[in-house]
Amino acid sequence: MNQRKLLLLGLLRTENRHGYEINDFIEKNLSACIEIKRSTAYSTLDALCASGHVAMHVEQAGNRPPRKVYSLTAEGGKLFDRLLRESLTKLDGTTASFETGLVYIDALSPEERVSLLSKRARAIDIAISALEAIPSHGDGSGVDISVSHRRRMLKAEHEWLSSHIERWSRA
Amino acid sequence: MNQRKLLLLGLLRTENRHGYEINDFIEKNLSACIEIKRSTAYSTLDALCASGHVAMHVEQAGNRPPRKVYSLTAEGGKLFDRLLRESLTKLDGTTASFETGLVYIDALSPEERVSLLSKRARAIDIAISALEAIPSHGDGSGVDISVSHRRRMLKAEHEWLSSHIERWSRA
DNA sequence: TTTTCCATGTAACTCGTTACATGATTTC
DNA sequence: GAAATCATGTAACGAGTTACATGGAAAA
Repeated sequence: MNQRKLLLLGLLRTENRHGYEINDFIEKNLSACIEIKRSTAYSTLDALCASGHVAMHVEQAGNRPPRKVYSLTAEGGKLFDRLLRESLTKLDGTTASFETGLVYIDALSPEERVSLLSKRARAIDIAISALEAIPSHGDGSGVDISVSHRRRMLKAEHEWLSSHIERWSRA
Repeated sequence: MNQRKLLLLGLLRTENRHGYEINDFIEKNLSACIEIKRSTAYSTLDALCASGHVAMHVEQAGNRPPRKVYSLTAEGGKLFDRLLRESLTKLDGTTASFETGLVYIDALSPEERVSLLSKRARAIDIAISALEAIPSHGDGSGVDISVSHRRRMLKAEHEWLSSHIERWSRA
């Protein structure tokens, strides 16, 4: 829920940045593990500003478009700390769509199950390749750690799929 | 997104049911693997009715409150088929909050990392126990399959956590 | 007789996305 | 001169939750 706030506060922890720059940074450096839409970032920054978690001032370099530069306030730092700890400890209770689908998998013939799950397995292969293609962000960087978690989850799902594909192939 | 619709359509596949009954059934039989709020179910049923995917008629038994009984239409059956295949093949591109948190884990001391991830690991233990406690829904039932997937995912995350807890314990 | 069960909803709100809108400037 | 980049937003919508509201009937 507040994961976009966490993301933005985290980026402002080390440097002050303007909105465009933030979106740019996310796109270029974090898009492998995180997603946020440009307009969501802009309006979340507005919200954080309104709630006093970030401060904003306008800067203008030469005759370029004016930039809204955001910086973390003390309150924002506290919020970051809280959201970080929360995100690391809290299991999000959301059910994956896939698991809802599995509940009804008996509506399909074994052949179609195999076909659909194989398709999913291929999609996972692609996602894993994409993760492996991104360059390391340096020794023990959070991005690398996050990516390693994602990869592990994808691999686990792939294994689960393989075992069930095999099972229904023999049916 | 449409996973609640899938859920509801799926329940109406085999029998006609009224709203309360549906909520009751989910709570008693599916709450281990799926969640939907009562009011969400009611309004989603309304929406499905408005879009012609389910039909509704009112029944009254004795002097009990009137029930709105829903049944799947041909259109609804098609939608179910489509959503089912979609849910089984599509990877949802959503980032877990946890992974957003991991990006910033370097903001914490190794000790605190260990402490927070251990807390998460314990929460996962509890979730796994809860899954293991629920009775089987019968040979190869979708619910059991869904639960097995969830369990596998939880175990994978637990392993990942253990390896990182160990790593930071030595730091 | 009080609590639980049956049975339904609505209104307000949050979070986020999509699509749209603007306008200057630098690069090709 | 056209296209990409810089830089910002708004409005409408979708999905879902929370909290609130109702009212009779059965069970304790």
